[in-house]
Amino acid sequence: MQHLDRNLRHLTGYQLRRANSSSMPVVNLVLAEFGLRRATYSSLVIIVSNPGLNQRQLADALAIERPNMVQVVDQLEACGLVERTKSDADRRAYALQPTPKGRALESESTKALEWFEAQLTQGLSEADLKTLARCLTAIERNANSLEATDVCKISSA
Amino acid sequence: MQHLDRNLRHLTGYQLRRANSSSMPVVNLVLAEFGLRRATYSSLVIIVSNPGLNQRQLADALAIERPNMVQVVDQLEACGLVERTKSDADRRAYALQPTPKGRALESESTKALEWFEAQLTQGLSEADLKTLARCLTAIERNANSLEATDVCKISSA
DNA sequence: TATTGTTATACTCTATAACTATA
DNA sequence: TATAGTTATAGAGTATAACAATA
Repeated sequence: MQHLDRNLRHLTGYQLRRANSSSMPVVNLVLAEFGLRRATYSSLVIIVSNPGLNQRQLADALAIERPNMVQVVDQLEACGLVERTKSDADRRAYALQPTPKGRALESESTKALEWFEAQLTQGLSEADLKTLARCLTAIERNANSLEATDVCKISSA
Repeated sequence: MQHLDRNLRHLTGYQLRRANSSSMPVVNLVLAEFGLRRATYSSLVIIVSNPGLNQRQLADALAIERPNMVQVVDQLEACGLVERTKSDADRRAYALQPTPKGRALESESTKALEWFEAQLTQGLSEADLKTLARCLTAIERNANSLEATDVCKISSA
């Protein structure tokens, strides 16, 4: 009775869930050393790479809903990592700017995360990782276009 | 400003989250046609493949906490797909048995899911999918062993 | 009229402590 | 004492509706 889930293991969706659920808590442990979680880390990276963007652009880039992005930016601001500056062009929007502290923490946490990623992908070759990235990107794209075309109707056809 | 997240895209953990978040809701749509969700579907598959196992074995096989498995089996039982029969060997435990209706639904929903998986992995070769499965399995295994060894201490060393 | 940021809210998934009945 | 199933609960993560200020 070693492999009770053998009839599920061939399903890509199941493989994805298992890999994601296993790695997620460990990623959070690494980021917690910097006072970050996944959403705040990825937001910080994007703000550092694209200073001046607004919250909607940030939310869209990360596929996070706008209401949920509010508290993410709140937290980054409370930690002194990011500033909301009023945009001149559009006074409804905030231009998000990283602070020096935010830039420094982004650099440090990225180093730690890249070290961790090397552990996570131990035993896999560069070619494997390239294929993995291509597969995951394709799956994401396929899923998004399937969602748009109403799967219920398709699969019952 | 097309690729705001280009500095995140090389991270396997980020790729995993994006692929998983995109495919998850579509998988749920497919399963919802059969009155199932991911947890109930995967549980049903395992019960059909391993009739007579108990709830702890089922929970361990799917990496679901025992308290959360209770309502999953409750739902399967309420739908008439699975029966809790008292085990003779150990009267604390339930032996989980699929009903004929449960076996039939497992077969139908698996067919639909495999059709959907083919759409999800469109554009990928058999070799790609083999590599993908190997990578995701390795990541799951690496993450589980990292979790056991306390990452905080490792990464700050 | 449409959009940005926001509040409130709700639903799912996940995680832990503590109970009961058996072993 | 240890384990199977259960209850209650709490925390993430995620989703939608509706509002004020601005376009």
